[in-house]
Formats: sequence, structure tokens, C-alpha cells
Amino acid sequence: MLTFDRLVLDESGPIYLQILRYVKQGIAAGTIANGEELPSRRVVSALLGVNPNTVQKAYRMLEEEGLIQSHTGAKSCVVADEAARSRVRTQLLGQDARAMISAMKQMGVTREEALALLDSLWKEDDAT
Amino acid sequence: MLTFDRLVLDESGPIYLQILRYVKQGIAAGTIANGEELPSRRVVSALLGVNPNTVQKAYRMLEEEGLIQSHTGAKSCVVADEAARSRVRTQLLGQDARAMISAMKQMGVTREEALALLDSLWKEDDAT
DNA sequence: CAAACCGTATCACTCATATAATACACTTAG
DNA sequence: CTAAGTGTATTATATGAGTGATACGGTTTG
Repeated sequence: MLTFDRLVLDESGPIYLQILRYVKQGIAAGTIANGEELPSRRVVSALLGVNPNTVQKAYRMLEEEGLIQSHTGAKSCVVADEAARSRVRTQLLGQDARAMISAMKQMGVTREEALALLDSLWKEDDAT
Repeated sequence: MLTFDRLVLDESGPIYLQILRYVKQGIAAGTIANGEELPSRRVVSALLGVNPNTVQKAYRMLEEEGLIQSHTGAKSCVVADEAARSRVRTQLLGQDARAMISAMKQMGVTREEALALLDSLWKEDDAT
């Protein structure tokens, strides 16, 4: 079952969005199997040290996107086939990359420079 | 003088951070000359349709970073030599890229895939 | 000099985020 | 069956972000 072990909250934005993104990344990565159960709202809130309502907000948005299913009394579970996985993956990758490209172009960075920087930082991150 | 023409506000975060980032990107790109005057808080607030206090918050942070100077009664102006430019540029590029790399690795993206994606989206953005 | 503009500061208000404390109906495990 | 756990809902409170209005003193310009 999903553990939320690798989710470290920061001050970059609303907590419910960080939870939402974490689950989406797991789905995109294939780390979370189709039909897999999610830990309950209360368990996650205790793990992260946040309010149950905050977790509920993230779970609700996941359900509205059709990525999880919830039934009163029972645990929620993931419903994400290969098509959904691919869709989420493309969505997340596109969001991040486009924002970075826009910022880089505004700073006068060339395509070659951008590729070199990405390659360099990628390897640097590997070494850590 | 800096016009704030290319700054389009979105819902990605606080307005004062978007203004802060816009000016920083201008400094990093060399679009803004050293000693150049900034439009007043009131002018910018009217241009963007936001409150003067919001602009003031961004200007204040710029001053705290030593990138602009303000004197009561007179217009603020940029004080950013080549060293400061380089520092800001590295700071912005590193922030964006590292965040994207972290997200990509968590989604199981390979380095080659990341480079191909960046190259592809860069060209796609050129065409727009 | 005087009017216009500027940086700065303050107060009150709205809204989103997050917390806190419950409550209720349903499912599941002992 | 019973108790524990679960999804869901409600109300109240606190905080930060952003707005709106206003004020004061200093600088610039005609």
C-alpha cells in the first residue's frame, strides 16, 4: 500500500496540492498499482502532521479527476489504467517543462544552453 | 525604462512573487540596464490592475536582495552589476531546473527522455 | 515657490488555506 | 454481533495574501 514516506512538505504552496501531486506522480511512475488501496484520510493526516480535512481535499480532487474511487465506510482505491497513467504523466511533465522553458527564454537562454544545463544538473543530482 | 509589458499575471501563486520574478528575469537577461529607473509603485499597480501595496511588497524584497535602491520621494532604480546579474541568473535557472528534475526522476523519467522532451517542447514553443 | 509625483506607512476588509472538534452512516475485522 | 476503522459532513477559528482607502513627508518639475 502507498505509504507517503517520500512526501516531504515544503512552503512552495498549499499542502493539499502537494499531496495531490505526490499521488499523481506515483500514478505516473507506475509505483501505485491499479486497484491499490490508499491509506485512510486519518492515517495520512497523522503521518504528515496535517489536518484530516486537508487530506480529504486532496483525495476529493483525485476522485473528481477519476483517479481514485471512494465508498463510504471502505478504503479508497486507485483506478488508473494505462491510458490514465499516460495522461497524468504527460500532464505533469508538460506543466513543469513549459514553465521552465518560458522562464529560460525570457532570460535569453538558448536551446543548446538549456539542454547542457539540464544534462549537467541531472548528473549532479545523480551524484547526490 | 522597464515597462512590465510582458508580465502576464496568472493563478500560479502570489502576485508579488510574480512581479519579483519578472524583474529578476529582466536583470538576469540583461534587459534592464544598471542604474535604470523603475516605474513607480502606483504606475505599475495601475498597469497590472493590482494594489500598490502588492507592488510595494515585491519592490521591498528586491531592495532587501540589494537589486534595487529606493529613496523617499525619488524613483527607485536598479543596481545590479555583472556579478549580481550572474548570481540572479544562476539562482533562477537552478531553482526551476532542479524542481523539474526532482519531479521527473520521481516519475521514472530517464535522462535521455528528459533531454528529448525539453528539446521537443522548446521547438514546439518556438513555433507558437 | 507650488503642484505633481514619489516612497512609505497604516487600518480595515475579503478570501483561501489550514486547523480543530465533532458527528453520522457505512464497512470490515475480531 | 460488536467494535474499530472509514468516508463524509458541518461549524468555528486562525493566519496570510491581497485589496481598498488614506495619510505623511520628501523629491522633482514647471
